[in-house]
Amino acid sequence: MHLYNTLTRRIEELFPLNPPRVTIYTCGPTVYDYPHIGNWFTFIRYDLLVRTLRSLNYEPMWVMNITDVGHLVSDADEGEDKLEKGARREHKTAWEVAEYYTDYFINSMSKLNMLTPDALPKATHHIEEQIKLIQTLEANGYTYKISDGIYFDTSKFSRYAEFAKLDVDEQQAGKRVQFNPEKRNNSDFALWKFSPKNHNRDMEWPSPWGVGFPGWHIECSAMSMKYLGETIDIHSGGIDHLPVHHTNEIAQSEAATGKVYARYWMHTNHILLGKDKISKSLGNSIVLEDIEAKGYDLEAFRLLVLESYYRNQSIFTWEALEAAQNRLQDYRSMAALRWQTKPGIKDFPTFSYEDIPIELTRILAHDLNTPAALAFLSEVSTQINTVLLGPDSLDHFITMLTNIDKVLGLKLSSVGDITQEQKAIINEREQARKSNNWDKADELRNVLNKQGIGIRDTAIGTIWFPL
RNA sequence: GGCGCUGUGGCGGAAUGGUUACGCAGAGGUCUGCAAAACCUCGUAUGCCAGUUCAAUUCUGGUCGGCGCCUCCA
Repeated sequence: MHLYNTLTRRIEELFPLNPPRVTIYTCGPTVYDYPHIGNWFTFIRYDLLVRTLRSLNYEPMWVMNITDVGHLVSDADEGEDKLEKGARREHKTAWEVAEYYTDYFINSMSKLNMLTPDALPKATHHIEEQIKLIQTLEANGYTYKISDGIYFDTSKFSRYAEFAKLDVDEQQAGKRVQFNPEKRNNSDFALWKFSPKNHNRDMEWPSPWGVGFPGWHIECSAMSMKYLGETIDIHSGGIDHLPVHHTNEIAQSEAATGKVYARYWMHTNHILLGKDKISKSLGNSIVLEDIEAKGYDLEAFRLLVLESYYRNQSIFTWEALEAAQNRLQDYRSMAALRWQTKPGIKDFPTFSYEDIPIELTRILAHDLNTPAALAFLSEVSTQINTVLLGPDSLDHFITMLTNIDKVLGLKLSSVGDITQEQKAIINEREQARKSNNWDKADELRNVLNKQGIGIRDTAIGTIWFPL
């Protein structure tokens, strides 16, 4: 497996610490609102990473956190976090908001046919671990206290700017950022925030420094270490995390343990809507329900994600989703051949069915080149559509579909048979055609089309396919 | 102001120092009762200007444009 490693800025071969195990941490959702399609792009891509590693006979151990506390709206926002803000918006408590959107997220993952991570730890369930980690940092001399919380002194971690190639001094020239004057360095970040004096938060805990809540960054370090160890193989997330969140994670983790935090860093690039980024403030979010409401399948959405390469910025258009839906139908038509083998058809001539998922995985092993994998699958589909399927190949064909599904998650092996009644209609239509009763044949064809079944008349008989 | 990415046909989107994948849409064809589907063929696609090279879309420099991050963000 070769992956682009943000640490070295090049594609490297993956050498896990303890093969065949590969430990993977993904920065997951903040559960304060519905995730938009851009969020899902990222998560589907890591789902594909895990699937690819499994197909390569690795044993990935995948942890994705649920941020349900501490993610600040902004540093200048007097300590309000997204969960508390969501609670105000919905007239609920922060706890209720977190629970609702956590359930929604997990449910949606399943609807998208994503693998379930080995752990989905919540920040609020790991307050103790976070406090301990801050205490270690305190003992190591990396922290200081100001009026609103405990902060990490980034000037004490000399490699701070290396990961993201930041020029910390130049960033001070930026006009948009309002820095807290109490902080020693502008890049310093909160480890523990005190509850505001004038009102009670829904979520707050006692700590050695006073009642409050953890800063956002510390949760990922604490939970990654708890579930995967002090040094993990792959840490992953959206590209926006590179300069701040991941930079801070490295600083606080390595300052605490003295060990390398993560050996490979992966970052997915963003998807744009036309020329705009997706953002709640622009009001252009698209959620899964919008896609379903327009009649598209979530498998088509998954296919759309796979049609672009994860390190490039890509563009979402409804036209592109339409194209993906059509492409999905092509794959499903191929899959439907399993129910209609035709005697006398010779074996698939170019390569064996067993080799196809292997080749697919081989392509993906080069830095998850999903577009190239789909190009290959489309060529395969074309060849199978030309030759069709003989009875002797059926077992191999089904195994192929199952293994393609394991790596791409497109549910091709779930394409079901048509009913006996529908088969009877097809037979009836063939009889009508033989007796030149074209009106009846066309009428029966319409009946099938209305039931979502397309008809293809070939030299060796009628082939149906899902519309 | 700093850091970084990027510019491929009508749309999406890969790859590559030497016929520009793949999907969608479009045109023509084969097949068909018709249609559809399937399959085949096609479109003079690599922002612009230089440089290196036998050869650049690919490497280098410049230029113009787009985008992201440095605020919350996948």
